[in-house]
Amino acid sequence: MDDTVSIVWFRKDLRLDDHPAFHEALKGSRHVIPLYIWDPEYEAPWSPGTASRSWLLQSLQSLDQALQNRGSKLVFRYGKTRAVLNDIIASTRATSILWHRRYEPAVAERDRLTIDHLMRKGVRATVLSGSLLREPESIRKDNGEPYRVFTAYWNAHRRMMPHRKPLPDLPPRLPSVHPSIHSDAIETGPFFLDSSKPSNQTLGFTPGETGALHALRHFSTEWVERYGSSRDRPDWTGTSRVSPHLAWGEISPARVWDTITPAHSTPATSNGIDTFLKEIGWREFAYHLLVHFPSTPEEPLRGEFRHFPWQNKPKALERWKSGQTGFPMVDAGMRELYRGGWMHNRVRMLTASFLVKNLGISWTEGSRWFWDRLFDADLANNTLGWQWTAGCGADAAPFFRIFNPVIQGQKFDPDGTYVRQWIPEINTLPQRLIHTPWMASDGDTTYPDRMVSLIESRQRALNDFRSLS
DNA sequence: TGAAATGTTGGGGCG
DNA sequence: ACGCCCCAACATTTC
Repeated sequence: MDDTVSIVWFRKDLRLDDHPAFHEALKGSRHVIPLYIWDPEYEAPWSPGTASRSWLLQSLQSLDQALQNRGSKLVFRYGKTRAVLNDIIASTRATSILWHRRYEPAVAERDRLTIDHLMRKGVRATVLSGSLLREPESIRKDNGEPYRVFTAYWNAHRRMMPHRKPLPDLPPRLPSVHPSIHSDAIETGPFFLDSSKPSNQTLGFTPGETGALHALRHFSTEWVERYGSSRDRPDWTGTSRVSPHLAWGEISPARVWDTITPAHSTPATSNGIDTFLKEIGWREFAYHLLVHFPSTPEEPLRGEFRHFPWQNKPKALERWKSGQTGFPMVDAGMRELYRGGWMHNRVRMLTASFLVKNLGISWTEGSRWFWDRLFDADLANNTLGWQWTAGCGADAAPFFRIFNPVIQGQKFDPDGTYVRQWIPEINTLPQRLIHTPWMASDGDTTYPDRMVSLIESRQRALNDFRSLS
């Protein structure tokens, strides 16, 4: 160990467990500066939305506390990334900076420029993989092309050598950060948010690494074995709810994998395990697609959708966003999202289908709204999900696959527990009418009537689709 | 990770 | 007891 000063640049890896960059920094330096830079422009055009900023503020406070418990601290700065780095390097005489690779096209490009800049200053930049099981480029079809079909991709992924094991937690004592190194207050200006921000308490999320490990532990002991069917029930807590933690890197996919697999290896229970691991696979696949098709956050992957006749209907869009469509399953989901910063996956599919197919509004409007309201906003996953729904992406649902929110409600929220939770206006309706409140005789409710006819809007969607080819 | 339309089958009511 | 019809239940096709 020499006198080297290293900076560990935290981004979407707000944890101390399985943190390759921090481990690497500890190997060769006496001083390690944990740094976070708040610079929304570096993330543009996908700067953190309302929910993301709220989560991030709390996650950074949690990370700072964890570092302080080990004798270090988080140096938090806001400003232009390059200016902040220049300043920190000048004041600490750091000669090395380490971080984990990002895959969002614009961020990846800025990272390349940052590396060049650092090199010219004589600072060594080390970029490691820490947020995925495998690098997106490491999986290819025999002809060298990227995969476009999930099952084929996942089979190839699982045939390969085992992916890397998670690294152990960092040591209990970390190098201290000299008090003269300036840090801005985390809870100041940049994070100002109005009262309409979602609350992590609504659904019981705890931002930060401790909350992440707790959520995963609970899921792996209580739910994962029945995940195959429990994942379809928005009225239960049968899903892992680790998505915000994964999105912010409060837990790594390698740690998730390791926690879920070894303890439950008996054939009788493997169904739920495999189904859950496949969801981790979808996340890997999403990054595979984002890296190889970098324009997909804005443009459909399938070119014939470029001129699809999406409709511009601001008022209808507003009703969808605010959960006032008149269809309980859609509205429950949209209200859960707005207030709780999260939505059950089955309900994501059905609300998305409703926007794109029944309302005929572009999937990009939906992806922008989800981006703003989701604690787990993740460009790769969000893009894949919306293009999947719209039928314009890789391995997408065919356009004629249209969810019926009434049938979905009757199947997956049979008691109406979920819709009652989010829509108090229909709380007193009898069971058999809970997903069809318009069939109730007394109009004694403020709940809106259906904004479209399911039959007619479905027919129009199919017609629009036919005109494509 | 869809739903509607259409086709098929078989049990039971009834003349 | 038989044939006919109805229709629920399930299967297949279509969008």
